[in-house]
Amino acid sequence: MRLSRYFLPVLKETPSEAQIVSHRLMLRAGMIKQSSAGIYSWLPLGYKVLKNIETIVHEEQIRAGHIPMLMPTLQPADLWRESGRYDDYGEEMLRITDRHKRDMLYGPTNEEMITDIFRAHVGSYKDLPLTLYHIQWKFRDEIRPRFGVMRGREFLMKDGYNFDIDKDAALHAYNRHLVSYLRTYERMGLQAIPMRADSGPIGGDDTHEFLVLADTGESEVFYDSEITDLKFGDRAIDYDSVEECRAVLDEFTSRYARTDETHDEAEFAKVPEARRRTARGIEVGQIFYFGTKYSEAMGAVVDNGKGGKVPVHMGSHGIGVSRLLGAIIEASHDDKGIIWPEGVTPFHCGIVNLRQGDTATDAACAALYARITELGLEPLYDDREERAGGKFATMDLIGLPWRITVGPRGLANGLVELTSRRTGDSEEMTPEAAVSRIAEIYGKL
RNA sequence: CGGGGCGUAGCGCAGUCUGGUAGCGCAUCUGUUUUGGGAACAGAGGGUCGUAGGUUCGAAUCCUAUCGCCCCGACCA
Repeated sequence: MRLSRYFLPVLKETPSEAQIVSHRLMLRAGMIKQSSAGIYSWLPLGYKVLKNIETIVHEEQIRAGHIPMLMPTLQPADLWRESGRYDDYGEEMLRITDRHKRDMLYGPTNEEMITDIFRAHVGSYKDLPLTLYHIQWKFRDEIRPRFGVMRGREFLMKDGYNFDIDKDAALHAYNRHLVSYLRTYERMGLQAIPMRADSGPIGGDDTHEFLVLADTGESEVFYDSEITDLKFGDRAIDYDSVEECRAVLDEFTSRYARTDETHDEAEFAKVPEARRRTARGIEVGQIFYFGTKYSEAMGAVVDNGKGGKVPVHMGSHGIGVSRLLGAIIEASHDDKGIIWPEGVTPFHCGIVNLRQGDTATDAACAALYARITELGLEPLYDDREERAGGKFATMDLIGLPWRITVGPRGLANGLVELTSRRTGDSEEMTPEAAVSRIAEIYGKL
């Protein structure tokens, strides 16, 4: 993309409504624009990152054997009356009446709706196990939205639901989700620690929250420092293997790691003192096993193959897709702006033309642009009539992980400069070498 | 919902106390000179002062109502 043709309304000054760094940077980098409290438009740059995150979530869900679909944002109130949650959910649920005076609501989650779909079409144990998920906008009418997309009222969320014949099978689904979530967050350049959590209004017996450590996190967390050394990495895993999934779960949850809701001082005291950590975390996902809570209330039963009918065992699992943008920025920025991990960056690299209009410089930039595009990567080429300082400041602000700087001075020796946004290290090299390095970084060799 | 604050140009703000026909910086547009970390000069455009009533010869300014936004708290992915 040529910056001169793009829509990137960056702000030099910080809008006064933004308090925390991710919100400020998202506004300044022209990623979002507030529409009303806790509701945002996603401008092109923000939309691109949002889609990248969404894509990673989809890929990892599908890899784990989960099936994508899409349910509506508006739901009939009757479904929620059936489960008993219409009253339980309270003021957070946005209630709407249609022209026929039917009670509707803007879904804050989808347990009821998916259970309704399930019971309409699935009747036999032979159809199990089954895990369906979707990525859809949700609405929770927070009393006080804040922190930009980290706690908006409207938010994009992946929510998935597993249906299994018994508790053991459902717990395997639970474990499988935990593994897939570890992979998902790591691909985004995040370390998200699974912590024992509280089930809240979803209800249920077993639940873990995934937290990204950041000073601005809303939850206080307590953990054994050994846990931050764990990496899921590149390991191959058979998602159908109960043992393999279980082993990963054990590995990642055996050390002490809890939010303040479930924190237990006596247990925490058993962790060697030097490894005890108290910090703050941003919740970016949660998994639940809740058994037959919804299936019993709503009659989601299957033939068990022995002449009887049993309610299915269920769990649900969420990833806060839009919230992740804020979490990633909180975890990855400096005083100049955002630093995108390669996995989610809106553009793979920037090309900065220091002398727009200079024949040789323009040609070198155009050639770089073409080569990188041919690799299947997307560069952002700053071809504006702008001074060097302004171009650098924009690139630093929007946080592209790599920048190729092209100017007459270096070009006289046949060289361009490749700069890492994260370390600030620069290296002079030929344009060909720069293209190779970019290709290598993104696994395109 | 309790407490506090703020709505004036795209963004950041002054002006409000003490009423007199709206201003500064950045951004935008034009021109000239510049050009490796947010350039300089000259000029230009842009605001029914959140909205609606009221007081007054006259309201951004005073009064009333209302809408919106932000912060602290309770609540929450």
